[in-house]
Amino acid sequence: MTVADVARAAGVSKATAARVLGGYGTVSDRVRAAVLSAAKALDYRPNELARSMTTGRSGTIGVVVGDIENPFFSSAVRGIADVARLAGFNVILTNSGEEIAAEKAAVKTLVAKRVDGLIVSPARDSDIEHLRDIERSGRPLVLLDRAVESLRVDAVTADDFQACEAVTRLLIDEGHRRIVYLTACDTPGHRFETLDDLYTGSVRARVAGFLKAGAEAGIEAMGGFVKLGALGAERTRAQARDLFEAALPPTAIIASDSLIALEVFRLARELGLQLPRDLSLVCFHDADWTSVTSPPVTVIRQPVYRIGETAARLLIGRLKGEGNAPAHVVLDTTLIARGSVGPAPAEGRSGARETRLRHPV
Amino acid sequence: MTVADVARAAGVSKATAARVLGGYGTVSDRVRAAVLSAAKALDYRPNELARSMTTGRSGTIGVVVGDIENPFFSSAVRGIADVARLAGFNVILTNSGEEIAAEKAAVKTLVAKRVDGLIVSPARDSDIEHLRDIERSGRPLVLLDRAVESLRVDAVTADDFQACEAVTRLLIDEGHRRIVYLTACDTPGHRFETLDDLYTGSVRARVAGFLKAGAEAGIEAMGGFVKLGALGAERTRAQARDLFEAALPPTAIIASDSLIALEVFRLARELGLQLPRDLSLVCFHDADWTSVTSPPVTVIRQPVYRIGETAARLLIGRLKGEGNAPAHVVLDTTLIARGSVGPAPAEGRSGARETRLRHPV
DNA sequence: ATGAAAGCGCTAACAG
DNA sequence: CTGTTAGCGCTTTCAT
Repeated sequence: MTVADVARAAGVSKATAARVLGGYGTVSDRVRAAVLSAAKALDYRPNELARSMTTGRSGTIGVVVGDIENPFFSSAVRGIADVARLAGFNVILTNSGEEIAAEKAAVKTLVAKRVDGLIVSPARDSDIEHLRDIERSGRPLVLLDRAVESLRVDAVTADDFQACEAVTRLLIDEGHRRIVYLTACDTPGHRFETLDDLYTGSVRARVAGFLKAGAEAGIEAMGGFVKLGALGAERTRAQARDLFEAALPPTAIIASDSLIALEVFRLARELGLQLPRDLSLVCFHDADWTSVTSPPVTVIRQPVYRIGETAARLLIGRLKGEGNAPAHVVLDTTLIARGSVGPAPAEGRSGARETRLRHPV
Repeated sequence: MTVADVARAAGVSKATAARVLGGYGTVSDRVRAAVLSAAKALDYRPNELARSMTTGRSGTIGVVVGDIENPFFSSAVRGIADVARLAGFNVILTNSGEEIAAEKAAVKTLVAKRVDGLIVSPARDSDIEHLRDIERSGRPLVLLDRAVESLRVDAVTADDFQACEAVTRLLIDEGHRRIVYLTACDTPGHRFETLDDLYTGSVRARVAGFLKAGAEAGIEAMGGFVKLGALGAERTRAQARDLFEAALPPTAIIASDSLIALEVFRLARELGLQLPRDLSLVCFHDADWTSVTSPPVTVIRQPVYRIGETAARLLIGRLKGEGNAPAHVVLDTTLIARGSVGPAPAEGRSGARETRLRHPV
C-alpha cells in the first residue's frame, strides 16, 4: 500500500495524501480525516526508505563499538540507545571485534546506508582514513571513549590520564614497586616501547598517567611494566600466568578493563594467591561482579552510561544544526576502594610465594 | 557522486556504469576498468537506500531484545551479529527495555525501514499483534529465547522446562522444601496464580518444570514460591529482602537471570547469610562472574551465543528462500555445579538464623 | 488548501 | 555486451 493507493481511496491527490501521512505542509481537517481513515482501512505502512531517499535523512545513527559483549560497551550503547530513542532516532549497531578491517567495512556500509551520523570507538587511531571519509561525507562523527587528536571531531571520554595516574600513585604509596598495567592493546612487537605504539587513545592516556606517577616516584623502567595483548580470555590468562610465574612477579596489577580483571582474579585464585596480601588488583570499569567477590575489587568507576548518553547528545545536537567547534568532553572518574588493594608484601617473602605457586590449591 | 556522474566521466551509459558498480549483469573488462577508475577518481559511494528501494532488499536484519545490558542478550546479540556479518547482513539493534510499547514501536520502525527480517525476544506473549503484522508484511520473523505457541514462526530457545525441573529436583533431593523461583516477569496482581499469568515463554516453561518437580515430590503450594517482579536491581533487592525476612524464609532460590542472582548474592552476603549453609542459590545463565565468587555460583548454562547464532541462521535461511515449516529449535542446557548449592539447613536452626538476620555483618 | 509534475539514485526489463 | 526507458515510494517546488 503506497501513498498513491491511499490517495486514490480517499479521493485526493497523491501530494495531499503524502502531506497527511508524512505530517508536513497544511491540510484541512476534513481531508486529513479522510486520508487517515483510508490509510487505516488499507493498512498503509510508510516506506522509510523512500522517505529517506528524498529527504536525505534516515533518522538513524550508526554505532561501531569494539565488542558488544564487553559490559563497558553494553552500558555505553544503552546510553546511546536511550538518548536516540527519546530524540526519535534509530540505532544501527555494529561490532568491530576491535579489528580495523571490520571497523572500516562497518563504517563504509553505514555511510552507504545514509545514517545521519556516526558514533565510533576507533580500534586504532593510527588508521583513520575511513573516519576522515565520514567527515568528507558531511556526516557528523562522535568518538566514543577514545579520542583521536588528529581528528577535529567531538569525542567523549573518561579522564583516563588522571584516573590512572592517581591509582598508580595510590599503589606506590602502599609500597608497591612492581606494578603492571595490563591491557588488550598490542603492538607489532608485543612489547611496550613508547607511548606512540599504543594505538587506542584511552589506553595511551592511562599509560601516560601510569608512567608519570612512576617517574615522580623515581621508579625506573616503569615502561617495562606495561603489558600488552590481553585480548580475549585465553590470551589474558596466558599473560597473567607469565606475570605470576616471573622471577619477580608484580605485587599489583591494574587491569585495563573488567574482562581482564576477571581473568586475573580467576587465575590468582587458582594459584592460591590471596588478595590483597599477595597481589593488589585494580580494575578500570565498575563491572557489576567486582562488588561481590571476596575481596571485592577496587575499581575506577567510569561514567560509562553517561559517556554513551553524552556522545549521542552531542551527535544529535549536530544533527539539529548546532555548529559549535568540536569538543572533547572529559568525564570524571571515581576510585571505588573495595578491598583488593593493600600494602605491598615485604620483599623476602618471595620464597614462600614461590612455594605457593608451585602447589596451587 | 551518483551512477550518472560516473557514467558520464567514463563515457558510458548509466546502465553500464550501474552494472559495474552494482556488480550485476555483464560488462567487458575494458569498460569495467574505465568505470571503476572513474568511480575512484570521483570518490563515488553507492547509495544503499536507493538500491534497497528498487530491489526491495535492504541487507539488514532488525533485532529487538529486552535489555542490551543484560549479558544474556549481549551474548545472543553477538551471536546474531557474527552470523549476520558473515552472511553479508547488517543488524539494526533496538532495546525494548522489556516494555511492550517500546517493542511495538521498534517493530514498526524496523518494518518501515524495510529490514529483510526480524529477530525478536517478545516482552509478553499475550500481546503479539505487532508480531503478526510482521508476518503479514511478508518478512520472516524468528523468536529469540521466548517461544510463542500461537505464532507459527521459527523460535530458538533453551530447554527451559527440562532445565528447571532438573534443578528443582536437585534441590529437593538436597532436602530443600522452601524453594523460591525468582523472576523479573510480573502479573497485574504481582503474585503468581496460574501458568497463564506468566507472559514470557521461557519463564512459563521454567515455572512449569519447577511446579512439576514440586508436585512429584509432594510439596504443596509450590506455586506460592514463585516470586515475581524482580525487574531491575532495586526491585530485585526489595523482593529478596522480603524473602529473607519472611517468617519462613526460603532455603533455596533459583534466580531467573544473572542480574537477579547477583542482587540475591549481594544481599545474602550483606545479611551475613553463608552460602550454601544458610541458602542455596542457582542461577539461570552462566554469567562470567558466577565462577569467581566465594562460593562460586551453581548455574544452568544456556548456550546463549548459539541461541543467537541459530536464530540468525534460521532467519537468513528463510531470506535465502528456504521454505521449511516453522521450527522451534530447543537447545540443551548444562547444569554447572559450583558450590552455592548444599543440603537444606535442618529446621530448628531458624532461631539462630533469625538472630543473624537482625545483626547483619 | 490542494493538485500536477519532477526527481532522489538506483535497478530492471527490453531492445539492439 | 551495451544503451534506453521505466519506474520504486516518497517529498517538494510550483501553480492554482
